[in-house]
Amino acid sequence: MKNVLGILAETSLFQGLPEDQLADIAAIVIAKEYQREEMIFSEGDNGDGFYVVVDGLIKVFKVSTEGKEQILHIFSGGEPIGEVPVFSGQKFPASALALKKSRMLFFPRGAFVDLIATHPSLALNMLAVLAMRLRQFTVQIENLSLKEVPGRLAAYLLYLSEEQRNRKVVTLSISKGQLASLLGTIPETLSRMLAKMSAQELILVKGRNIHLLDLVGLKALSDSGKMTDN
Amino acid sequence: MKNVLGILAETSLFQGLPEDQLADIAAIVIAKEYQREEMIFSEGDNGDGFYVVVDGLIKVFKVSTEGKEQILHIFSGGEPIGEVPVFSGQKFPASALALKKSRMLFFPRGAFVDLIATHPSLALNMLAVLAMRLRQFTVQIENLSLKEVPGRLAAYLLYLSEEQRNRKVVTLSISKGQLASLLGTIPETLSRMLAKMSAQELILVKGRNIHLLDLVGLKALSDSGKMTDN
DNA sequence: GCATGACCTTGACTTAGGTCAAATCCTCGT
DNA sequence: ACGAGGATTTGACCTAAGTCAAGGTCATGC
Repeated sequence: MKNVLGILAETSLFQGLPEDQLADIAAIVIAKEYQREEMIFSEGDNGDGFYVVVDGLIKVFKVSTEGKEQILHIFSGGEPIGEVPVFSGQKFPASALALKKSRMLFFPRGAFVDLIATHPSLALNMLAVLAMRLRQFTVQIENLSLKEVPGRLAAYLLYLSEEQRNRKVVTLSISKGQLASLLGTIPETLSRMLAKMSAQELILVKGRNIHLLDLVGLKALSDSGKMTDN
Repeated sequence: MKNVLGILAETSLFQGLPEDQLADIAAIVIAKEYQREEMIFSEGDNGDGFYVVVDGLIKVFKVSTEGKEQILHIFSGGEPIGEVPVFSGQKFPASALALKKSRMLFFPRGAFVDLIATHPSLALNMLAVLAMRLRQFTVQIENLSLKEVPGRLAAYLLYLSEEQRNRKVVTLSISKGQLASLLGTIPETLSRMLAKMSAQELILVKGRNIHLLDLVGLKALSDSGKMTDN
């Protein structure tokens, strides 16, 4: 494992903090490693701290009694996970599992709360993280409730395109089955919608690479939430 | 308007703060009043502060381009609204409107951030508020994605029952049309589901009063998310 | 190089819930 | 008490998307 200080400095949660505060933070950190398909925590578990992803890929999700899964978020390097129980209640509201072999830094609750109480800018950074997540959740609720599957898919592809430096070919970091679960649908439906959007020449699917052929059309679909027949 | 200090002391956001800190906070507050159906802010507006509801009823919601509405939350006395732009970005992720004549306290962003930076326990209280809201949103995402309408309705009725001191008769504080929008459906469908659940003798609907006849059955429906036919 | 299993796609069918339209009910202001 | 207009309910119908069941495809390990 490389220098913990260097990793912290690259994490948005710790942006702008002076060197000595980073050292204080590094002092409480515990490095952990998870294998592919390994559970990190389960909904309902007691949370005695939170994690920051160093590298790898983590999914945070809920499962219904019938076994259907809804992914809340896919996390990769630099993102904090599992902060909610640190500040409210104590149980995790969802489960987390490593989709790839992943390295994480663990921050024990008590020590971290002490740090926040003595480092106001760390408190403000953490408030910014939680506020950003609330913003993302409002978007996800909007997508689930107000958009149909093709609209959600278009929105996700456009999001990927931005994330991957505005390219016209995006690469899925997760399987199509997992993407279905992230979009609140099932693999069969996702497959059909990819086919339908291909037929309309909005996209061209080549395995996990998807060419965005008509950015304007995708934007319209994402905004309206509904597919205009054709 | 009665004593601002007294109101602050009863707000969970300010729980446990010493008298002198409350006085510091009261010093930056601006009282505002909104009429029934008056907009408080709109999605996309710049947020230069947040609000605490003194009394009244506020809905926070999103609207699709086709005009369908999804309510994210109904707020009443003591709850803070519109904190997200204070800590991340600056635009409101949703809109807010008064359902009744409502009194609010407004906290300007700059002054409040200064307070947080100098009052660590206020920072921790605000972190607890945001964490609790994240928890609520994960539940709402779960409900929308993994439960059918009767399951969401059962979950909401049980929530109301707890909130209203575990009584077997709950009273809706909002119209059925608004409840439909909160549950991610439309009035026609809600009406049919209320009828179906009445036929199964789970509930008895008397206007805005709903008798919970079978708490065990409602719990099963809420947990499984699906109606067992009958 | 090929077999095994996971992943993905496709087809036929079903269903939850949305749409549209019409009736009925309720609430308020006069 | 009365009437207007919004809220709620009901019916007939439609459609997005889920279920179930086969196939097909691809990558990995032997």
